[in-house]
Amino acid sequence: MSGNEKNTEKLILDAARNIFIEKGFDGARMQEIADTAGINKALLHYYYRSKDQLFEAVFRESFNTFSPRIFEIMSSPIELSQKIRLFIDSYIDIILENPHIPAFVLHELNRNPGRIKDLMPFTGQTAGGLLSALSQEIKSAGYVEISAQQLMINMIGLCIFPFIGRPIIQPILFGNDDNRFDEFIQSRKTEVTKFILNALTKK
Amino acid sequence: MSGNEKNTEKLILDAARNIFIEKGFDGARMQEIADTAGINKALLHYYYRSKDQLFEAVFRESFNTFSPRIFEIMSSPIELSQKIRLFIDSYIDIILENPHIPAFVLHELNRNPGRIKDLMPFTGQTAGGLLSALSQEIKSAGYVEISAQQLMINMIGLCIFPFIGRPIIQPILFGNDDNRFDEFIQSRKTEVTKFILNALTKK
DNA sequence: GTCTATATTGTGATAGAC
DNA sequence: GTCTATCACAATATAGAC
Repeated sequence: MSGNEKNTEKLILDAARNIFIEKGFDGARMQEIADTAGINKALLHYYYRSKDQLFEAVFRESFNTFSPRIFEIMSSPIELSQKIRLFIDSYIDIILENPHIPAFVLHELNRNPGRIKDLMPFTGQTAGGLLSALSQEIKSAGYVEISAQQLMINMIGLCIFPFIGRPIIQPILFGNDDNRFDEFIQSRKTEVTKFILNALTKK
Repeated sequence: MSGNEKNTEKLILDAARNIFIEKGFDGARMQEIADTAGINKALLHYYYRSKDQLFEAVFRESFNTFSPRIFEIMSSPIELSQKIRLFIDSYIDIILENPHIPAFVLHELNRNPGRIKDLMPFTGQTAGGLLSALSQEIKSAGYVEISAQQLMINMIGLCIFPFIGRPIIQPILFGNDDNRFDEFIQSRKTEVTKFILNALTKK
C-alpha cells in the first residue's frame, strides 16, 4: 500500500468507466483502458485480476446510479401527482448527468440477462411493495384505470428513450443540429410530465 | 454460380443475423456464424469479403425492418386518432416478430453514430414533410398542444422500451415468470393506445 | 506498486487443393 | 463453390526485474 494506491485505483476506474460505457464489454480493450488511465496493462491486472472483474466494478456502479434513486422517490410519502412530477424531473436530471449509462446497462443486460440476478437482492424485494402501494395511490387519486406496472414502464420509457435513441432521433428529426436536439431534451421534463398527468386524468 | 449458391447465401445470412443480433458486432465471431450456418469460415469470406461487409448486410436489413413501415403508416390519409391506433398496433406487432432488433440497432448506432448517415437518404427527406403534416393534424383534431416530434418520440418509446428493457423489467416487475411478462406485453397495445389518446385529449 | 517482456490463446482473413 | 491448413496479428494475462 504505497501513497499512490487510492489515486491509481481511481484513475483505473475512471478510465474503465469511460471505455466500457462507450464501447461495451466486447468492444473495450484493456490496452485502451490502460492508455486512458496513463498506466500499463500489467498494472490493470494488479488491481483487477481480469477484464471481467474490472467490468463488474464498472457495471455495478453504473447500475446503482439509477435504481436506488427511483425507489427512493417512488416510496416517498407525497401526493401522487407531485410524486410523478418529482420522478420525471429527477430521473431526467440523472440521465442528463450520465447520458450514456442507460444504453450501456441495457445493452449489457441484453447480452447477458442472467447478470441481473446478482443485482436483485435489493431491487427485487422492494419492488413488490412499491407497486401495490402505487396501485392504491392511483385509485385514491381518482385517476384512470391503469396498472402500476404499466405506469412505471411508461414513465421510465418516456424519460429514457430519447437518450438511447439519440443517434437515430437527432439526425431524422433535427438534422445535424445539436442545439435543436438539446432544446428538445430541455423541454422534455415539462412535456413528459404534462403528457403523463393528462393521460392519467379522467375526462 | 452452382445450384447451391442462393441456398448457401441464405444460410449464411440467417446465421449471421442470429449471431450479430444476439451478440452485436464486437461480440460476434465469424467461427460461430460459420458453425451456425453449417459451413466453414473460408466460405463466409467467399460470399462476404469481411466481417464488416457481412455485418453491413445484416444491419441494413434490420434497420429496414422498422423504418419503412413507420413512414408508410404515418403518411396514410386517415384520421389522426385512427392513425395512432394503427401505428401502435402495427409497431408492436413488428417488434413482437423481431423482439431483439430494436436493442441491436440502437446499440450499434450508439457504438457508431456516424453509421446512420448511410441509411438516411430515404429516411431524412421524408421525415420533414411527415412532421409538419402531423403537426397540422394535431391542431385540426383539437388535441392538446404538443409538437409532432414529442408525440412521435412518445409513441415509439412507449412501444419499444418494454422490449429493450425486458432483462431488467421482467425480473423486477414480474419475477422469473415469462407468462406474466407476456401478458403484460399482450395488454400493451390497448394500454398504450388508451394512454396516448387520453394524453392528447383536452380536459 | 509499477514497469518491460513474453506466454498463450483467439480471431479475421487468405492460399491452394479438390 | 467448398474444403483444410495456415498466416498474421490482436488481446488477455502472467513472470520477473526494479
